Amino acid sequence: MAKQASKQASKQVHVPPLLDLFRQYGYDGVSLAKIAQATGLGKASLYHHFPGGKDEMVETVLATLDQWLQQTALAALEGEGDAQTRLGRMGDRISTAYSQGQKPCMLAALMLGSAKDAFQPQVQNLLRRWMGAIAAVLTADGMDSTLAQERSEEALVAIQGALILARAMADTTIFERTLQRLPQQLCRSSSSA
Amino acid sequence: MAKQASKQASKQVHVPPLLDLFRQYGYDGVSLAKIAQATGLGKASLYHHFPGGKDEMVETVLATLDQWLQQTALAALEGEGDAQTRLGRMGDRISTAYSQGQKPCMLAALMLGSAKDAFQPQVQNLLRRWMGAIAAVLTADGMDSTLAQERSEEALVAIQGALILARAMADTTIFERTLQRLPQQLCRSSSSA
DNA sequence: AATTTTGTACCGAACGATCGGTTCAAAAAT
DNA sequence: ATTTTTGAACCGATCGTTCGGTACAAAATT
Repeated sequence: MAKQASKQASKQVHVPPLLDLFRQYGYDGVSLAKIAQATGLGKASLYHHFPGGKDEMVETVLATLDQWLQQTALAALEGEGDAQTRLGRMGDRISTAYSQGQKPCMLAALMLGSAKDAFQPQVQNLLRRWMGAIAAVLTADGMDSTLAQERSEEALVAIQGALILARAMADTTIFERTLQRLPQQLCRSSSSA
Repeated sequence: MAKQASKQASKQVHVPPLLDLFRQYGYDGVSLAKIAQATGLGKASLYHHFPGGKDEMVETVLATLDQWLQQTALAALEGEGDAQTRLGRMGDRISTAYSQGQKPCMLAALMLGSAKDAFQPQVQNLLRRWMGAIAAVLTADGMDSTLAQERSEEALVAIQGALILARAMADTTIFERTLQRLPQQLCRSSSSA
């Protein structure tokens, strides 16, 4: 009884170092030797916890990321306040999760290299739910549904782009500025062409 | 005389397949075997053209990208028309270079994995000049210098983010929408908080 | 004009190292 | 005593790289 539970728990224990590796090095850049060193486990122990090898490790991290999205990022969208304040709360959670822009997004990292096809469905699902939740906040604020969807795309574009640029320029203020700008940007009134 | 010239030329011949590989697979994801297959050369022949190995190949591609930025993207900013039309022209060049968002940006790909530290200076220099040119167009249009710099950051954030999201969602319209929105977004009048 | 030299392009084979993955018996924990 | 966990050796494959050598055309020499 407690065995399976401990096995599941022990998997969760090793998720943070795995997340750190995959988001910074991508799928192809992470070797089992690096994983063993980062987790402090031998390779055999890794295959005890993750019989599916590297792929199962990524899947586990993706599942944890899915939980984080639901319980942390999207949870910030529910509560009192108008759309801008809700989106601002989400921005705070995001800034924390990405260490003020110092750490890359694992979803983006996974879409490069040989892992792309394998994990694209999970990544798509995660991003889609994220965008859906943002669009829901905007429509609840009275925005047109189609426009809200487009704005939610804008939101993730800004977040992902800010992560890329902040890392490349080694300037976290780019990320912070983008997040701070985001609520106003999303809630602005549309100016027709 | 013509020997050195031909050697330089032969390097340029192999740049397109190299660019395609590095931008889609990243540094760690590209093996010499893949490069040999893509270029049609043997692995040993690759070391004849690029004695410095994989690193020199990346450096060569980066130099070509630098030329593209200068002669294609930034060249579109010079010419007649106001800031919005100039930025629109640049957007067209960008869309073509990235195959309407189907192909990733090599600069972003290089900032992941073990290659990050090695090529970050070149990437930073390239992005900085790009942002500087955009900011110059905006200031020439009468925008405040500080605001123009911030807007140029917005521009590259949007481009990079759109590339990431379009690839992850397998939806090139995200990229096209972002590019189309960009000129107005950059030239908008600032609304104070 | 014929021959030799030079330099470039190219490749097969192999190097040591590391890759992801497996096996298994000892050790640790229950 | 039984189960869980692990270290270490090992697998075939692939990694980036290098070496020895061939083919060929232009340049230099005779």
